Amino acid sequence: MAGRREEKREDLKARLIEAARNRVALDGLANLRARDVTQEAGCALGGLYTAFADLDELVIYVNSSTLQALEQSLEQTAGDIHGPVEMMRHLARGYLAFAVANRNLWRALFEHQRPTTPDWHLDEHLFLIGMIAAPLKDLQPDLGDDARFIRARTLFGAVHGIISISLEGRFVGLPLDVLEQEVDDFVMLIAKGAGK
Amino acid sequence: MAGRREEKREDLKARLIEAARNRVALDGLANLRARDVTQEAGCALGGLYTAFADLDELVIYVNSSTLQALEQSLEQTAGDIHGPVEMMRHLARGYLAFAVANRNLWRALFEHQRPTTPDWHLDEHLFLIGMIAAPLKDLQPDLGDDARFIRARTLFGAVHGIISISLEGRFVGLPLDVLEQEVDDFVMLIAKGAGK
DNA sequence: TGTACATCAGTGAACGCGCGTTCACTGATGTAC
DNA sequence: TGTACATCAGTGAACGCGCGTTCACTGATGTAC
Repeated sequence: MAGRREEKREDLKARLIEAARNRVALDGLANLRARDVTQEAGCALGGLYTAFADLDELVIYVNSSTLQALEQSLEQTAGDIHGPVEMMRHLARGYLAFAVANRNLWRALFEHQRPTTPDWHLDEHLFLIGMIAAPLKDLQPDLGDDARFIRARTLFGAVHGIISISLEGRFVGLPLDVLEQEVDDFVMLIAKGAGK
Repeated sequence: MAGRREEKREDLKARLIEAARNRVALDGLANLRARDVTQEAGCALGGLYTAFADLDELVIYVNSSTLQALEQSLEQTAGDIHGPVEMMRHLARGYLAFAVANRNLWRALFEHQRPTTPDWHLDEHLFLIGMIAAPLKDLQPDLGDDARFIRARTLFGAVHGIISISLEGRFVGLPLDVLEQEVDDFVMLIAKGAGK
């Protein structure tokens, strides 16, 4: 039974990530405390620093798991979507639904900006852009690969901006169904315009 | 000479706001320290608390001045713009230019979210929406007032999102001229689509 | 205008505390024979 | 399989410090006569 140590180590890491994820989901990233996390994970305060370099590194793993959950959520329901315009709508709706259902975790993705984000985590963001670039290929076949990815990023920024300005409570908050309608109209406008 | 005291008080307030604005512009809101502000304003540490309730209140005044600067900047150059589509482009370009030129102050507008923001400051945000709603009236005359303001807010969110995702360095950063082009294309797409 | 007293804005040393991180210790896991 | 020793993950009390806020004091401004 080689690796009893490693086994425990991985278990501790997993428990810490899970506990941190829980804390962030409930209280928000700004209220995340090392003491709360370790208590919820069932280890001593110092244990956190045997598993991770510091609290920031732990948060990166939380955000990583959030991105994976988002990706899974978007892909899971994409099966019976036909056509690029419908796919665009699906992605925008799915993104909004995910943000609403996991508000604090979603906020943490954008709230946590350290100079030391490792490349592997930066790369994890790219799947979103890729998912948008795919239907864009049908809508604007004349666009080169680079330009299409830039455009996909622009579109993501636009939808994200619409959603976040509402969910962050800037200006007057919109009721959710109005927000959904706005996002929907917006995507249709884009898709129609882009497809022309 | 009634009000020598009040005069000095207003002077101190102004110096504190100016100093805080300076510090935020140079170092960012997250690095704003009461000690730095009072030193730069030329008063004692405690002086801050005779002029403002706390540091948060001071930041609200900094953000207020930033919004005013943005408003002035957008209106100043709006004189010789003709037509709603051109006005939309003008606003989007102006917003991008302002964000680039005053990055830390612009970030502070969105970074500083306290539960205690007073109404007068929340209202200050509305001018932006109003400036967008005006040309929208020409592009979509069938829209009611409420719907038009909601739409204006959606458009602001979209443009803001495109800009912030680049300036915050999420994903790979775009060169400024590419970003400008993306914003421009985007607004034209919207304006064309909306006008139809 | 001048003098005596009252007020209160401004001072800055001290407070307080939240919280991330460390480190001397210990007990479980691994290794040698 | 069992014993003796070595290692190192995990412990948690203690550290340290950054920094917002307070408060007893003082000197400038205001008021009364």
